[in-house]
Amino acid sequence: MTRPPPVPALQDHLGFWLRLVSNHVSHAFAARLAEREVTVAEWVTLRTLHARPPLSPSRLAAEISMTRGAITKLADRLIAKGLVRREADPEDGRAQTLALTPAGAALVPALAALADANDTAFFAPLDARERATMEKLLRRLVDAHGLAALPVD
Amino acid sequence: MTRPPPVPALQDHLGFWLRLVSNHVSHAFAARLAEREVTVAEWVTLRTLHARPPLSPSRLAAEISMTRGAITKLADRLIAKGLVRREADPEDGRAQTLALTPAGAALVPALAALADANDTAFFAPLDARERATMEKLLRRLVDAHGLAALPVD
DNA sequence: TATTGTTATACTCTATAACTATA
DNA sequence: TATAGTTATAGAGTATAACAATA
Repeated sequence: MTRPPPVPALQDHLGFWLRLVSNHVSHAFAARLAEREVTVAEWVTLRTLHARPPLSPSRLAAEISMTRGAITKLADRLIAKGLVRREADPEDGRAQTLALTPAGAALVPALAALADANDTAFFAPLDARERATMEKLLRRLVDAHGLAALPVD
Repeated sequence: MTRPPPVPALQDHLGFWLRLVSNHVSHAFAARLAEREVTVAEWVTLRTLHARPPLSPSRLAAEISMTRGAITKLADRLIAKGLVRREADPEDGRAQTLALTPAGAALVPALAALADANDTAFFAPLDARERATMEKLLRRLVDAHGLAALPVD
């Protein structure tokens, strides 16, 4: 007598737990950002533009792994909020540059504090060594799969 | 002389790495599911309905952490694909029940195999002990924050 | 009155492609 | 002809609220 192989449950996959936890961290962070009327994607954009020379939409799109079309819409929203400005590139008539306004630059440290608070609160159930282990394992996966390493440059 | 405190980078938060990796696993899985014309949310729904008595939309919504409105739309799509059927509950004139059709039930093991393959491939850079560590840490966060523990019942 | 489910609206994010203007 | 950026369209997911039918 053989039994049919059982169908694995959702919980049998590490990806399931990763997604469950990740969605919750991001959602909790989104809720904090919402009080400042900023989305997570907007925060990533603002932080990426912070303390750097003006960036072209194309380069920004590549750095934060979004399409150019998405960047245009996102930039439109941030410009409407007075946090970002868009200017023509004097050297290339096709090109534009994006940069933070003074209001945008002033907002970034406050949003960063929210990110700190969210991260600290969420990962508090893990001790420092466990958090380091998790980061090490996640970074290994990032390296192994060549995931968007994000700027730094 | 004091310097202003540096603004933490995106990469300084564990939540950033979690989100980067989670998005990639889910995206890779979504690409596999797309060949069967199924989304991740649809897979979760199908797996949750598999080998169980018919479920009300409300209960399904609670189990997979979606709103009732979202379940209605999702069920409409699955019904249009012939994978799910919706029937009136004979005991409560307001209630409906959702269940897999034979085609839906037949599809689940194939999709589960895709989930297995995706998980195995993505987490291959970690050895068994490391994968167990990651799951342990993620489950700790799930327990500590009381995240939707999903069905099992 | 409360609950079940559906419907409607709106917004974010994603993806693709058409389009313009420059190069 | 290729590139930069914008615009348009569409789909998925989310959230909220209004609504009809039933309890």
